[in-house]
Amino acid sequence: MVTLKTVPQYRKLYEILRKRILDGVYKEGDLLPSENELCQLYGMTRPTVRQSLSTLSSDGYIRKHQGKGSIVHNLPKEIGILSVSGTTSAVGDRKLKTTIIVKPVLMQWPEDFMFPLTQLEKESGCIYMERVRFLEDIPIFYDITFLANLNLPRITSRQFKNKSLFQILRDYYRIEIKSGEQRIKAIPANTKISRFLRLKKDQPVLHLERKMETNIPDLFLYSSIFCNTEKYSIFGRF
Amino acid sequence: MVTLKTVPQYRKLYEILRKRILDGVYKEGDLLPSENELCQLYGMTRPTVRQSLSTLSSDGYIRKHQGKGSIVHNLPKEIGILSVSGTTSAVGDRKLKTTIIVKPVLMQWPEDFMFPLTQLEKESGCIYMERVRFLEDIPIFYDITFLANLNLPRITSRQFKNKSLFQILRDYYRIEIKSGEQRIKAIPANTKISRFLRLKKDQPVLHLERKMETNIPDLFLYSSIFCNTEKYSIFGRF
DNA sequence: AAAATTAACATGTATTTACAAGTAATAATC
DNA sequence: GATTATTACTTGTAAATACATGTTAATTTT
Repeated sequence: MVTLKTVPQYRKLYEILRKRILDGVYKEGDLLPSENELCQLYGMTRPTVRQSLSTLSSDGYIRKHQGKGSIVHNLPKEIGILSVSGTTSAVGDRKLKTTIIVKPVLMQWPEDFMFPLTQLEKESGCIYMERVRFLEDIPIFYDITFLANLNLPRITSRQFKNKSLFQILRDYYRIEIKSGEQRIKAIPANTKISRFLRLKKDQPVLHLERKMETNIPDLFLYSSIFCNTEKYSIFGRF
Repeated sequence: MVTLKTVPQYRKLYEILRKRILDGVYKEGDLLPSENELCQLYGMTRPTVRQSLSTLSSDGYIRKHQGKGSIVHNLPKEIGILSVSGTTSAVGDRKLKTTIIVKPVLMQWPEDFMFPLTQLEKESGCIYMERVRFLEDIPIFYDITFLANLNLPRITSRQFKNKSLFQILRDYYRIEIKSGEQRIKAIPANTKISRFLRLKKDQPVLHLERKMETNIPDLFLYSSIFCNTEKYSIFGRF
């Protein structure tokens, strides 16, 4: 059952180059080895190398200039808390500490859910949890997460404290987030939100409603996130 | 000097399919013709067709499923006001009416500008303008735009009323927005913002600080956008 | 010495070919 | 009739090749 999928070559090169950029081996402004050099170095052909570079480019790590080369851009690192950065890495849990407010529980989907649900999702119920995430001891995110209860044994008894939700889904259930969509609003903090994010009531907070698609058909991860953007802001690319 | 660049084939197919999706020829949930069928239909090879589909996919118009096909997703349409949708279409100016608050003027860059500036940009000064954009007679966006004054003759005397800024840049100066980055925050409306967006003071508004890259080296378009998200929200994909 | 040309090298676009792997409908078997 | 195997079709990955086009630096010419 464990499929042990082989990682494609272009993905490997993507990961290698991405790591080098994040580690500072290639610094901002540096020119990456040319496509032909990468071909030689890693024993691939140009189309394969180009696929890696194309993904790095759309994820914002490099810029390509015809006739010149690929230049390291390296923006997502510090603020990529919510940028999800394409299909690759999950939400950055670098220095992010997590506190569980409501441990995962099985329940019915709320009425008037923020996204339309399929019949299958409605029937299977949902797993619900609430967390607050801190960056340098400041509460930044108040997350409410919904997940259809589709073949996820024992998920309500897992330890979510250290490992991130994304990590648990990946490690125990082989679920990967592939892409997603979100709506963004500015709203005044209500009593509950202000308590968790340590803000005054009616202080503006960012509200994100997200739907994430996984590699499992019909399995979506929904979350409603309230962000304290007083000190940090959300970063994105387009 | 006018280069009259040939549009690549994969771009043509992208535009054709995108239009069909937006026009409802291919409806949500429909299966697109298979890659091989598209090859035959448009006289291209599979890699070329795949390049079109890959862009459509990352722009959120379709979903690809191995063994199955490409399924129309079609989300960006109604809310794509700020989603810019890849490198293709600019900010949707469909039903969006624009009012000029400050006509384009030449001035010095503000101190403590929201993004770091190059020496070249600083020296050349900036073109500044303010606009308010309405959706169904509700003010939604209060835009402050900055643009380096690099070889843009007579831009301060152009009519920005009907044509969008993006359109003018494209039509008269052949400048295309290629990509960008943004920071998002929730802030309380100050007096000025509340007046333009017809909100109460201290009402939460979305604040976006954007830097957009163009096809002209060293030419960036900056904007600070305040959004009224009481009725509409900002939509995005990742 | 300055300007124009050229050559080398970078990425961009496109074709052709091949096989791997997932999906779904059909055919064969029990 | 229900299950299993086959088959045909889908997208995914990858190679080898060719030419177009933008960039830069060296070379040649003026």
